[in-house]
Amino acid sequence: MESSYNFKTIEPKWQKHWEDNNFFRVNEDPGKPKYYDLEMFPYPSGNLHMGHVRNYAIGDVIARFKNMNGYNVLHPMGWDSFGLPAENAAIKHGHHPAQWTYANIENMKLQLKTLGISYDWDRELASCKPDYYKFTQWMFLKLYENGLAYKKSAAVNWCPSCQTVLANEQVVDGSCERCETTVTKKQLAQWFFKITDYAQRLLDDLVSLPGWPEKVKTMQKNWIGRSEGCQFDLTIVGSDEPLTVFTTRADTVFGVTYMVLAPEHPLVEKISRGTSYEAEVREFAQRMQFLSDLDRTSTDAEKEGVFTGAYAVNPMNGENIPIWIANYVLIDYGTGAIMAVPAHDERDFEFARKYNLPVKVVIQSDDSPTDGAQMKEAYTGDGSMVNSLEYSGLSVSEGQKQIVAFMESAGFGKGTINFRLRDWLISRQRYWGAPIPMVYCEDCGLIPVPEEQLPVLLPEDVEFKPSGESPLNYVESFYKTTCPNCGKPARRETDTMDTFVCSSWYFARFCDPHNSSLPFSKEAVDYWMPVDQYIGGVEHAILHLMYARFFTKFLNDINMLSCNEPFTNLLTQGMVLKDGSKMSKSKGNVVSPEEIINTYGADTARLFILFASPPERDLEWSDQGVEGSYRFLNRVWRLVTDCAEDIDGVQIPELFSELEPSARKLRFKTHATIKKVSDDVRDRFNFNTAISSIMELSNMMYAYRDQEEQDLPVLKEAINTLIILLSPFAPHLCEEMWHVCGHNDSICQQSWPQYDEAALVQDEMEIAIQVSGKVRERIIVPTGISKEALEAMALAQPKIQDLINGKKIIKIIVVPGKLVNIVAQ
RNA sequence: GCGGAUGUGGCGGAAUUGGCAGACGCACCAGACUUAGGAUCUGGCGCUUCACGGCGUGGAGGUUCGAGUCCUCUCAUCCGCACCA
Repeated sequence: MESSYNFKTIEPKWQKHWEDNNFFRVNEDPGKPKYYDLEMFPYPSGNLHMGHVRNYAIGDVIARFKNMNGYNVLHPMGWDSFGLPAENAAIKHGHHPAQWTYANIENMKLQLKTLGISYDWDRELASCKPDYYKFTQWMFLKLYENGLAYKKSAAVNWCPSCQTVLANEQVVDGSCERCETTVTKKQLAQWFFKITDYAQRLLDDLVSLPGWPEKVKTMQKNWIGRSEGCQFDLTIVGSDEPLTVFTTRADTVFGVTYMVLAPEHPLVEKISRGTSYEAEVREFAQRMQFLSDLDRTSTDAEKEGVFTGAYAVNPMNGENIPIWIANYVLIDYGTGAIMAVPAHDERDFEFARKYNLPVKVVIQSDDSPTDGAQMKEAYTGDGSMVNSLEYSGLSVSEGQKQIVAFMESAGFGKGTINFRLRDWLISRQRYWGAPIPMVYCEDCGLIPVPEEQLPVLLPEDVEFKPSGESPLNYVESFYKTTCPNCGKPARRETDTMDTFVCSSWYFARFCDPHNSSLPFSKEAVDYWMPVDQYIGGVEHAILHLMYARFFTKFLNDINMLSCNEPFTNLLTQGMVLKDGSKMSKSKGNVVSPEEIINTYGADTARLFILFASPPERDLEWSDQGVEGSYRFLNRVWRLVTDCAEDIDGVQIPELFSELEPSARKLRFKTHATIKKVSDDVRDRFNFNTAISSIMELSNMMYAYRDQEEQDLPVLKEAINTLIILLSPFAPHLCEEMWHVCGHNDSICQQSWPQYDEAALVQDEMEIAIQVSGKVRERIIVPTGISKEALEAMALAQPKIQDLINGKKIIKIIVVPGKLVNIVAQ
């Protein structure tokens, strides 16, 4: 491989040069348009994987491109460094989470630097450092102050083997991700953020995000799950407590044949007490309580329930209806109770058939069944109301309106909107997270830690329990404190925050990362925010992206920043696959970035990953494809080094005079490539096609080099262009070539080239001639040729003559610049 | 079950507005250079046919002078959600 360029010396050389000269350090500059380019900050697991490389390579092309286009580009990097793996490592191997985490950061940072990404390392942050989590705690306090953080008892995921609660995302298929024990439910007092207060805004503002993938917006929309309906009260026979239900089908209220309460519903015990059903009801409710969410709510779990012995009265017609409890009604949606209309709801239908409950048809259309007893499935379509007293004959939507209006005027119901979105459970019984800044005082109750006392430091000298229980519960010096209010001894909250809290505001911190009195200054965030381009995996489509939007709206409400949405444009990159599936240790198909960089260099790794597939699509790793990218870079290297001497000192004129046809062709290609690469990178992020057009340019330059005589200014222009256009993708090699060609300044500081319209003017072009839609001939014509002349030329072609001879020409379509289609019969 | 995406040579992928399908790369084949090549360079490369030609973008229809692109139906794969009343 003697004709290969030496990436092993080139790459570190320029990385050092860029760093020494602070090329990527930025400050607010009102004189330039800003561009905030951000990749999702990684969890410091210890090693970079290909997914990271892809993520950062994409971000870096955008950063370098925008930079060369005159933008003031903020491109920072940091670490999402709190979280379970550090603690698991501590339990298993005895390393302290802090030590483990910082060592990982150190290692990953080194790996990242070998990729040559244009980060402003001055703004590096780590969410596990006190100077950062101080402000995560500050965020908590502000939310608390504004009534958006509260503590309540909730049934949470509990791993009986690890003796701890788990976040929803740590429950994989109903089991603990760590020990694979089936997760159960446990009632615990937990901290929540009231994200539901923002449900409507989170939904509404999705339409103001045209730069987001439709898929992500749809997922968020479904997750928020807004549904319009009404809530109304029913009386319970023999009780004075009302039973409140939520329904979206008020029009079917005359079809109610039974009621269902969630097993956890507070009325269950009261209404069944003293009846012959009491024991059975209690037994059922208890059994449901300990079932995991998965067992409780999956669609293939069979519906089951028991009768409570009590009856409710349908307020619309006075009918008595039996009250059941069943697994398919959830306590935390709506009111935890439903009116069941088996004729017009699939779930109710299934349940009614199982327990032989009556099915009463109240909606009918032309082809819908009329007899409840004969129905095979619920009819959920549109139609008009029947068996509904004076409402009979109304349409579904009109019926809903009138019935809700009646309920409101009669005072037992009202129109309501329900969201599927639940409040965000943020407390974790874990050590390696930001401590929740609250204190429990016997006299004063729950008291927030005053702002000036932040941060509440995580104690370092702790002992990790093999059970996984938080060591904070055993650190007296931590939990023993005094009440900030009255000064008496008090107990500190030992729960820490979900790591998603840390990542909900880091993008704002990057704007002002060294601020020690505030999370960030308003001036700094208002200059940089919102993030112009955010890049990351689609796995964060809901959680992180929704939480970050929530925080941004909250920070806007308390006047900390002026934008309403954090991320203007979102690019969700595809996965990196090997042999058709995601790289994983268990499958043994992992390709390590370190190895690739060692063998081929960072430029090759970057180029391959960008060339193999457009960014949003999954990418199939190919070792041979990597070879190909390496080969291409070497081809460019040889071309440039071979030409360097010839073009040394050659002047590129402002205006080119008449050129030889071959020189003219090359110049055309040079400028066509500028246009193509600029469009592909700026408008579409289609780096694969941008790179392929650069390859075409270099191929043509090779051909041009074979000629005996060359127009050196044209060649030099092509070489310069080639290097600059390639530089966002393969920055080290291009920097080297730039200097080999005699330049002393950095390639990063070059202006992006503009194409010359004049060079793109061609005097002739190829036109396809079709006969009845099939291409039969191609001709070269002058560019400005008239439609008529083009048509005549097409008809005059001997081959065309032969084909249309003896046929009737029905019509001729002439598309200037493209083709002529002669329709003949 | 619901929602979304994707389907193009041996492979990764191009075709941006309905206008020459297969750019670019990989693999493969042939040749050149060479002591040698798993380096480099040149050429070939959808299927089929000796050829003229015919066929071809998951499948079946349709609209159109013209469809990978638009419409209807259908199949397959992947992803997300999954009793939300």
